[in-house]
Amino acid sequence: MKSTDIARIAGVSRSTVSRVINNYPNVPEETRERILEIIKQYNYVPDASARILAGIKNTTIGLFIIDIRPESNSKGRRIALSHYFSYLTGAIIEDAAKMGYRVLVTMINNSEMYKDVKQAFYNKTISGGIFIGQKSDDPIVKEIITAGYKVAIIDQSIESDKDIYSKCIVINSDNFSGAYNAIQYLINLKHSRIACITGELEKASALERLDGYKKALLDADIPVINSLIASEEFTENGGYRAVKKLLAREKPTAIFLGNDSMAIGAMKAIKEAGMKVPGDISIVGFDDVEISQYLNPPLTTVKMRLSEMASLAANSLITAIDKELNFSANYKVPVDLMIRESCTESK
Amino acid sequence: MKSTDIARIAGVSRSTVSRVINNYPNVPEETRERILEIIKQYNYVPDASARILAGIKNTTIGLFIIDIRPESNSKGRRIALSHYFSYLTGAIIEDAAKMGYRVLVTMINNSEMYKDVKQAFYNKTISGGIFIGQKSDDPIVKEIITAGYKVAIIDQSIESDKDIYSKCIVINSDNFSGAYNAIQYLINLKHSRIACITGELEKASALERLDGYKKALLDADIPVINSLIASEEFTENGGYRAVKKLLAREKPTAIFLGNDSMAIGAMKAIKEAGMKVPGDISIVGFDDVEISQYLNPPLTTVKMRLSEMASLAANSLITAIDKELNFSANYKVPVDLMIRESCTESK
DNA sequence: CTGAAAGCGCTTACAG
DNA sequence: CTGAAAGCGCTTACAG
Repeated sequence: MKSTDIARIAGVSRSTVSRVINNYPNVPEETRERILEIIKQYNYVPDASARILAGIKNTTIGLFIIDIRPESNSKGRRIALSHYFSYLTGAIIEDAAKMGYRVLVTMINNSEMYKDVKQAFYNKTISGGIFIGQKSDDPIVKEIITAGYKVAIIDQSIESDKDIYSKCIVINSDNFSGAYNAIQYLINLKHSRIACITGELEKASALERLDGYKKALLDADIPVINSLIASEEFTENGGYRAVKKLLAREKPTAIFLGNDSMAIGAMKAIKEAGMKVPGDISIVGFDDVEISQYLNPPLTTVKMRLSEMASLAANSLITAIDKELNFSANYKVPVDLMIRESCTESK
Repeated sequence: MKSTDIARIAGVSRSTVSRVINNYPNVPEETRERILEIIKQYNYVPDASARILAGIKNTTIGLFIIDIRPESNSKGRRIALSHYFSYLTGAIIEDAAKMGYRVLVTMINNSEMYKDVKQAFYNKTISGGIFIGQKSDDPIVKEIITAGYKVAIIDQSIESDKDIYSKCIVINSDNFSGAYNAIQYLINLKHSRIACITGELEKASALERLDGYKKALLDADIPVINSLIASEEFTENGGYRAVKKLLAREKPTAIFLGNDSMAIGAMKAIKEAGMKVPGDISIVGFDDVEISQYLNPPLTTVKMRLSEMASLAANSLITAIDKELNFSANYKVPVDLMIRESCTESK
């Protein structure tokens, strides 16, 4: 069933059918209704490719989840999407749908899959894309922006290349303040030997959190001690390994972790070292994943407003596409310290 | 940049350019390499819509996540994708990518969004689709299958309409055995007053688990008592509410919940009633979400092999599309009882 | 208000 | 081995 068929049945030309499909005003109400009736009766839906080729706007965007984890690759084992990725994904799809857009989701698990992302833009499958999980200053992302495609990136410092990042939409959590406030909270609890185990420093967020940590210490006249700082991957195992090593050489009274998964690993390492949370060591995470409230003790953590970030990404990107304007934006979304029971006063 | 441009630069016709792009054998190696070189140099990628319209196979499939929850709707609040959905989604995207397919993900949060799903098939945006989360015998899904489109459904009883479900790919966990084994495990622990709080009975899985529960009791000569059975939505609140009501009228020694979220709600309700898990009441969940191992006590639950189910769905569907055969299949994927610490012998 | 026609960017028989 | 041409199913100036 194609438009010609509908036209024949309705006794009009394809042009007229097309006009009613695209809501042109210049077709008499009676004709419009008759054609609409036939369209419905025959379950006719115009071919998407043909429409796009003929010039109708393509209303699909891409979501690229870059999730290259050494662990998962080495074992070749499938790992669940993190809360961060799955929440953002769901919310982006939802918001896009509200604006009449669909989303093509691509997961990049190894560098070889990167070719898919360029393709989707260049072959016009999508009219814009959102990136999450990439390393800072990802060259492919930069290339796509430079080529003039519409892009929104979550978690990317704009400072590193203002020329490029002023041509797209950038959304970040206020990682600096999140870390700063968390550390200040610990300082108020009289901690001074506060360790910081960051996630991979190639991610903008990890770097910003480290900066917030340092600044909070400095502002409180507490020296920044390098042996209290380490970087590991953003996973439970990463946190476990880092804290294991840390405790072998240092006696922190509190540890600020790169995210909640790492905090869970940290708790395990602390327990194995025969110490208690928060009795011996206080712990602060980042993310506020669902598990956090059920941990023993419930985890104090910094919550990101993922729903807001997703809306910002989807709405700005789609607006830029719809209005055909070269929208550029830089959002910093507040975070919230969720105080639970994993921290206590330092003795 | 289009194929004509490449042709002009290479001094050949569009036909020849097209031939090298589509790997036709009948073009001399030297010409092929020259053209490939130019294509790369100019970053040319053929337009996807044009190719599809011209007859090249469309390599995108749809994934439809049907997630209509009374709770989320009434409050209008965004809820994270469940572990079940997000795991399946990630795995399906991964497997599809391995076979050269992309996936368009659509979330259906209210009945009005249903029109999008038919559209995607009828307008040929996708060449097949996978459904998860739908109620049993979803009329839209049935209509799409009847219209001849390629469909894979996860969690759908085939018994209810063999005519239709023999025309598509159906994948289920072995819910019956999962429930049966869980109840048998409880019976071995000397429980006889075992309650069953199922999820929404419109889902095939909920019904099958209830059947497994009943059969296990009957096989052990334990009467099935209706007041020990209830149905609620597949959420933490659902479990909480159901168990609250249950405990007001009954004294079960064990409760089998529809899934892990419900089990978490159940634990809360039991605690509020001044009882202990497993001391006073043993608990078994279903799913094995990440949280389960961190609960206090760690939850005994039935684990679904989501990775396997996703692969089955993606691979069978894409094979059916690629080979253009009307593949039909019915898979029942085993489940595994994960024994942890939420059950103990009945006194 | 409406139809005939050009055009979107490809692929693929067809003919040579 | 290769090009000219038809065709995929639409949309949209253009002319009336």
